[in-house]
Amino acid sequence: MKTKTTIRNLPAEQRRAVTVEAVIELAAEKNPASITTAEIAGRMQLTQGALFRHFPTKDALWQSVMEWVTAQLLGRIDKVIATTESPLEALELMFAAHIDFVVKHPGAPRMMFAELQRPDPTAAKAIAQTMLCNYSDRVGKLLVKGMKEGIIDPALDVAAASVMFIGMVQGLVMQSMIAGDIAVMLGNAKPLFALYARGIKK
Amino acid sequence: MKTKTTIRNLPAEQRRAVTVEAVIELAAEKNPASITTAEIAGRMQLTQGALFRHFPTKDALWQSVMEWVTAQLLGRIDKVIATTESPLEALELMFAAHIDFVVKHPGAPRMMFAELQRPDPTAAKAIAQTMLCNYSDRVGKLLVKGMKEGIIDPALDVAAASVMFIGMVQGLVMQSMIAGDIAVMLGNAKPLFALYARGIKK
DNA sequence: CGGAAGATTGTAATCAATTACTATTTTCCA
DNA sequence: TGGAAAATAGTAATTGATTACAATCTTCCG
Repeated sequence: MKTKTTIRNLPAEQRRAVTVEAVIELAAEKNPASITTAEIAGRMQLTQGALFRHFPTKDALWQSVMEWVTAQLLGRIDKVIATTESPLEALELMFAAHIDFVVKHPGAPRMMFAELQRPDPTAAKAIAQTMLCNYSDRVGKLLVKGMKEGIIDPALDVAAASVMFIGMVQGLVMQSMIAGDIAVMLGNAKPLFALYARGIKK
Repeated sequence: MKTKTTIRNLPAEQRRAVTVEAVIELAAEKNPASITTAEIAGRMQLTQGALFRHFPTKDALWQSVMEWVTAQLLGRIDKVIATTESPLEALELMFAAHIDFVVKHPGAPRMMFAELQRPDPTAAKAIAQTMLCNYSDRVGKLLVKGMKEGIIDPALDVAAASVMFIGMVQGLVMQSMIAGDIAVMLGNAKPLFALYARGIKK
């Protein structure tokens, strides 16, 4: 298998993938809503006009970005869920996988948040909403499973616990934005989940 | 005392206040980073140019908005803290006050988040950072007080619990954005805090 | 050489900000 | 106390920069 050394004249599919990655990178540095097509092109050593050869509109590009985030995040957590027996352990590994993903791609949650903020019902926004619903669903299912197994408090409010789970990630993201350092998330993830576990355990 | 009925020719200070409110309103409907000066002016029945009579730059306006949010939010929670003996009860009332504020002004947390995302160290961003540090500090002090009183788990990770507290608000905001309905926060606030309390109590 | 990928150049719309000007209040003293 | 003068508030038009997007060349590679 030969690896491409040149970044010019990439096949279309590969170029699209590189473009999505460039957007995620940029989203880590600034407000996603303010990212311009010129900036994206500049980041990947391309002219602005060339971008529109691979994406008909900017929104189509953003749609691809949201699909990438969805595939990445849900892919990671589904792998964890599939290989873990204990629901509580699965939740912890799922949380760790989520944080790991966010640390590796800080732009991803920002894209998510920015997309949800849009007033008009775009395709990209719908993908973001669906993704979070699916995410919340998986958390809820694990909680219910834990309740049936007698590990988790049977009186637990599953909806609240799901919101809390997502809120933990958001809280860490916010903390890292205040600190201006993404890595702080890694240090705070473990005690944060311990606190969560303490709240939901039987 | 006579009340002004006209919205034209307001005194400068009053006009600035109205402008800040208009921005908060707009931020509830769309991504704060995408709010234009023309939109702000349009919302308050004013021409775009007139805005720059009261604010030298757009960033100066955003600075005023962040100061307003700071004064409102910290003002509310400080009042709660000052009039409540029990630290656990204070945390619950503080959480309720925060949610109440966010429900009344959904644009406020969005402005906060958008400002924190900016790459350049603007004055507005600094205000947002300081505000959140102060907020986190107040949560931390209440937690420590509760630990001393023997109400809260002495082994609690205060930093993690502070992140979780802010994360709860963020989680609710995110949930309301997915649902497209701000009011869902009110229904989920109580069970969410109950879950939090369960995690930090002795 | 033929087609896909990229460069170059261009456009209409929109952005924050400034201009020259008018309308409205407020001030203050004869 | 009335009314000219000064200060303040707002308008309409315009600025140069920037935006997403399009049309037309040019290069590369099998």
